[in-house]
Amino acid sequence: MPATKHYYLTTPIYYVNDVPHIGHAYTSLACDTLARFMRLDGYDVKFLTGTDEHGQKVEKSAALAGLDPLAFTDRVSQNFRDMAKAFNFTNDDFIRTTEPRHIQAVQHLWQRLVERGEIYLGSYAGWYAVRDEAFYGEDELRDGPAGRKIAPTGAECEWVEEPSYFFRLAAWRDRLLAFYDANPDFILPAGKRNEVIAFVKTGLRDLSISRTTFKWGIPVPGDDAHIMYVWLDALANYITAVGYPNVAPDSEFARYWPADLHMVGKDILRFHAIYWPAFLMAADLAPPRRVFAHGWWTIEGQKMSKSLGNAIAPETLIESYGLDQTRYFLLREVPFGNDGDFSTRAVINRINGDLANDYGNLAQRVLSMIHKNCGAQVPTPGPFTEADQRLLAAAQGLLATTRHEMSLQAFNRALEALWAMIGDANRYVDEQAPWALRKTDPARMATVLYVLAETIRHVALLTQPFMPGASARLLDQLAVPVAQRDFTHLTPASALVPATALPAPQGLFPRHIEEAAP
RNA sequence: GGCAGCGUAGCUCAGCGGUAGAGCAGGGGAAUCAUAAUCCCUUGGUCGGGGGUUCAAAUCCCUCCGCUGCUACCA
Repeated sequence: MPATKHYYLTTPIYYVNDVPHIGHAYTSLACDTLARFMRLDGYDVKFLTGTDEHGQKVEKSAALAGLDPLAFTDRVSQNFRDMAKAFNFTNDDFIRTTEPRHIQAVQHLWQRLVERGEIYLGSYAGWYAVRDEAFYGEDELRDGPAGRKIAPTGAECEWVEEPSYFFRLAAWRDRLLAFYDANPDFILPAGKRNEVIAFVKTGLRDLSISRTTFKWGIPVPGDDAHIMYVWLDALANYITAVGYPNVAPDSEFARYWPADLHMVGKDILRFHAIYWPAFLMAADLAPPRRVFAHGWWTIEGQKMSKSLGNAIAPETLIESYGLDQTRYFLLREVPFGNDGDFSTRAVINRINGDLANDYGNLAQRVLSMIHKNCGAQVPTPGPFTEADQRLLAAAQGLLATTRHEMSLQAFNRALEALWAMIGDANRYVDEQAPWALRKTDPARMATVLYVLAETIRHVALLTQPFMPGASARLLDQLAVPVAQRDFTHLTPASALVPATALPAPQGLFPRHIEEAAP
């Protein structure tokens, strides 16, 4: 059965000069979970991540490391591939902006924009601090001795002018506003959307899109003195990866573009929600369907910062808590889109409360009763009571609920719905008390355990995108064939088959014992 | 300064015109299948302060206080 529904989602390309931390992992994790969900739900998914490898900082870091820039980026981009591997991310491609396919695509896009009159040569002028390598606005400066201008950092500034190509962004104000108006879910969450609209409403300036002050970038076609400035280069990766400029009807581009979702941190929302759709519309290409700006993590209440040195390496989390546990915590603890706090106490509460006690123990108490009292086989149910039918109906309703929440990137609410089901199942166990039925009514006990096993099957199928490892182990314990683990099997037609042999149950999520304080 | 948002139980938050809610934490109890897990009951808030509209306000309006975000080229 060929998939006819396509879903294309992307992480930002990470700046290769950075060391991967929890924030990078979080962005990619959200995408990975969504990608897995959509695949299980029958979509042909393309999930893209990669690295942004151009710019002055990279040029300098490479020089400092005694390497040419490409050799340098070859080395450090590996950090992000390692992160993806450690988290078991299922990205279908990993793009690097230094690849020939990208250089070709961006130059083609540039020429397209030139042909359409969207780019002109002007000059970029401003107060530049050599020490900081940065431009400052007039209002940021204070007067120093002898009429000199001083930056907030204390660096002395000079007036600099350099030739630069500009993109006619100002002209796109009204068309962008009309686009936001026609596509109310283009920017999520809603609060961020309002900020973007307010910004655009105040008016846009044309955007400087080339530089002559450094070399490490993509040359402007027909003018080698210029290289393209960061954002046009970086943003275009999203179309490079689907084969642009090949836009033929049978191309990958035709299949996947426009992207369904660009997942970004809130710091780069403007570039994705304003510049990018403007570039695309200017080139007569469709803008993406959605940009979602998620929040930041603080660490034990503290802002992550280089000076504090409190950034958490993604691998450390996995070593300390386990991969599935880390994935669960990050997506469950905070409403997606909000800022959140990462604290040891909160992680352990989630692991022990939600995973070990609620989910893991539910599976364990049910599977172990089946193992001991039903001959290690899926029990054979008798007639269902009203309570049985209620529980099974709730389980069958989970797909619709989680599908809706996932369509809004509300990962936390999808998980809440699954945990409400787990709570119902635990209550059902206590109400039905199968351990008492064992003596008084074994047939009824078998029915109760069957209903529970079938409910757990539904939950386990739906936790796969969030916790692939543990979910697979649980499905193994229920003897669910690997070929029957996509969401088309969330129906009674694929229910557990009585008398199927089951392996011995094993704990899913061990309780996390806090190490003794030093 | 301007624009936007927030301030509800110890903590994290939901509710957004009809006599205060959830999860976690705290207290008590039941049960014993299970990773001492589960289930039930329960303590706890004059919903930031003040004023107004209304038969009725966390919920609408005004004002004050406090906090946060945005206010362009930083990947």
